[in-house]
Amino acid sequence: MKSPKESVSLAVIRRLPKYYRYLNDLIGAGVAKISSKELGEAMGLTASQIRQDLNCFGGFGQQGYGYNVLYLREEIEKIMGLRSDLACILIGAGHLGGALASSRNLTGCGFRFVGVFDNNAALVGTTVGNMIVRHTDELSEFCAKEKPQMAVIAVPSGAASKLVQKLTDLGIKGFWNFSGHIEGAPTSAIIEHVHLEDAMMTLSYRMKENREDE
Amino acid sequence: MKSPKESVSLAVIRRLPKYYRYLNDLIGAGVAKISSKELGEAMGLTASQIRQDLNCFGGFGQQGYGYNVLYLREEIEKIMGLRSDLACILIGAGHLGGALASSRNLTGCGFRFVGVFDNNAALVGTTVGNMIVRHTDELSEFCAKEKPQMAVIAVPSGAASKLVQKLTDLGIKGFWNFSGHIEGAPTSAIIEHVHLEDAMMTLSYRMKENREDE
DNA sequence: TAGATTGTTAATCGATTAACAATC
DNA sequence: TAGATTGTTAATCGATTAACAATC
Repeated sequence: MKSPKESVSLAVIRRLPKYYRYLNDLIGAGVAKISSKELGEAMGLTASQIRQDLNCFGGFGQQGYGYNVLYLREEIEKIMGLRSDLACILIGAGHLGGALASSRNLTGCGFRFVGVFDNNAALVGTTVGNMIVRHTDELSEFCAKEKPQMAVIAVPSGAASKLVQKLTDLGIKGFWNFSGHIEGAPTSAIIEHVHLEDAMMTLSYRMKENREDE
Repeated sequence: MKSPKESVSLAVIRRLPKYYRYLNDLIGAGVAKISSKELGEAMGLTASQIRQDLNCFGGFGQQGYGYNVLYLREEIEKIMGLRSDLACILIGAGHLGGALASSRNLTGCGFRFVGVFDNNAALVGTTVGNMIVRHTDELSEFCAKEKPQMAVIAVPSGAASKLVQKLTDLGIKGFWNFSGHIEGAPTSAIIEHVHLEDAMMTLSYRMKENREDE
């Protein structure tokens, strides 16, 4: 096994979760080994790309045999840090925040929710995903004590930029942001943006294109 | 203005919503014109890329002047079909479905919700985003009458593949899928996948990488 | 007209694919 | 050993960036 590459491109990183999900399916189906060729056919990728991708992190296969599914999944799990169990807080207990806090699919993604906050007094005290909603005024105290490392931002878009600044000051390093553009984010902040509207606009485009093709 | 390109790469398409959002911000700020250089600096892209992207669809600028913000937004709106107002149904009235149905940010993305469906009798009859939840048994009848063209899939992952097959048969062409991998999707189906877990795993990786850099 | 900035062609860069020697 | 399939290097392809003539 060779040492991992200096810097791995984002294109490769974003394929790792897909490999991981696929390997989980294979394990569920009782498959013990798979070749890059088979995996490629199943996932719609070339065998070559799969081997290139994996070899960014090390040699996980065996010549003449292929890849051990269980072992490969475990390695990808380690690479992505899915066992980290980082403490994460959720800001915004609205519909979307509630959906994220209640989602079972997010367990095993490297974090666990330790608190929910909202600045709407009407929501404070209600239950969201097994947690009692706290007022955002309690954030400083809570972070000093619990030291969460990640935050999910699910607030109306106007409030997001200031919030990320504040949370960075409170020691939070990673953000999963559903609230649009973040203005003047600290360079140390690691932000994963999800723009739901963008996906829908893209779909709108593709449907329009499709109509015109006919 | 030249005629649009034969086929535009997905990389370009996925930047269109970002341009659109940025132009909206500019309009909000009362900006009337902008050069590719200024826009690039603000968005973190090169001026060259912006000009290349826009010229896939036509020449919207003016030499020596730049781009008229209002006009450019309008053109991008047309390109993406954001005024289409396609009838869309939502399948799955759980937390996530509810959040999507209630979201105000999705108006102006080229569609409007016309119905919500769930196979859980306990949810049928409840209100989600101003709509009364119907039972999935009513889908055939509803689609025959209302002829929706799009569906949002927000059901537990096991149920998604069959559902897409069924909805395609009922005339639905575009899918916004939150329910993981779709097995054996009809080739005619246009599917926009959103894997929330993937984003979180990517964040997990980036945070791990960051810790190791120190 | 002179200056600015586009539209577009050419050059560069990075990512994907192909090829093949290494080896289980 | 022979067959299979990896790890890795080389070739190709596509996307981004640079350059510049066209033109407002």
